[in-house]
Amino acid sequence: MSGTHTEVPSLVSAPLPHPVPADEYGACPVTDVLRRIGDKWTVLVVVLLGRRRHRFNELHRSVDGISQRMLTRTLRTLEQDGLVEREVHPTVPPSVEYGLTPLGRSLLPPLSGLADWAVAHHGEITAARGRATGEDGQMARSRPAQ
Amino acid sequence: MSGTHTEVPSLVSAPLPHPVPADEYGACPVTDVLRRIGDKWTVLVVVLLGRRRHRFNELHRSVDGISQRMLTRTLRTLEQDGLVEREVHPTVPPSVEYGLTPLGRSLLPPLSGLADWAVAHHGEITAARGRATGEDGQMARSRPAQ
DNA sequence: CTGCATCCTTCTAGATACTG
DNA sequence: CAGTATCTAGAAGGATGCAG
Repeated sequence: MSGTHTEVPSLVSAPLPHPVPADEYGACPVTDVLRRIGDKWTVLVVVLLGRRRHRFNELHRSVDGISQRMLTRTLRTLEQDGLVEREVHPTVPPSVEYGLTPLGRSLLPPLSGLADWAVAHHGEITAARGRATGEDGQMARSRPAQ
Repeated sequence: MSGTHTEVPSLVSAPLPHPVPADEYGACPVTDVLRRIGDKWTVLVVVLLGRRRHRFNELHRSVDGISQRMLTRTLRTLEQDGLVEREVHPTVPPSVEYGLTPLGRSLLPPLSGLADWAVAHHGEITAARGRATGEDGQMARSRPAQ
């Protein structure tokens, strides 16, 4: 949608209104959303559901490493936020399908933009991290790690 | 630590390679980055530094609500990740300026995209949240919260 | 199959006090 | 001014067992 980013639309270039009034969790939309998708599994689940609808155990197998508890919690939160919809099939062995709502789907593009950046620059971050954490004479600057 | 994994460009549209191999924190670049900026203050600090360079206490006052400890930790992490640079002026009352590195500045556009989405759709999220948390007859569906 | 309840461990963030 | 050190409360995450 944007070719060259000569002008950044919101929060970065012009948004910040005041000296940031004591930011409560729900107060700042950006912080609120970032903290949601900043957890361990949300993005992964959203991305999977963005490709197609999934059953519960299907997600459980696809992510592999997530516990039932966390998968349930993640889906509950996403459902409560209106990003994911739940469809129950009253079959004999219960079957539940999850999918993204239109709102959830609308998150995909901007999320993709950030994911793109992460993939593109993760090497630089890792390099910088190793430079700071490992050896390097800069440790003498009094930065004994934390 | 070069990516022997077939690193894909855009996680959302075509990326997901395998059934997601047990995702360790540092393993997935996207998860790694998201967890960094998903904390309480990082985005706020990055955005402020994106507008201009700031001194420590200047940031402390601008954010207002952040403790010295958390501001220091946030800046340390950002510095270690190569997103923020620290400049010390050896004056009599010590003065330290913080600013974004080129890498940090490159994060602004994609971050802005997500911030844009958050601002635009926060109302819907809040509405859905209230619908699920509050009253609503749907509670009869056996969703007594947790 | 789906998912809730309980217990437990680790990580995050805040308050407070102290230093160069 | 610009931090560091300590301590603690709470949230996030995981393991396991039981139920519709």
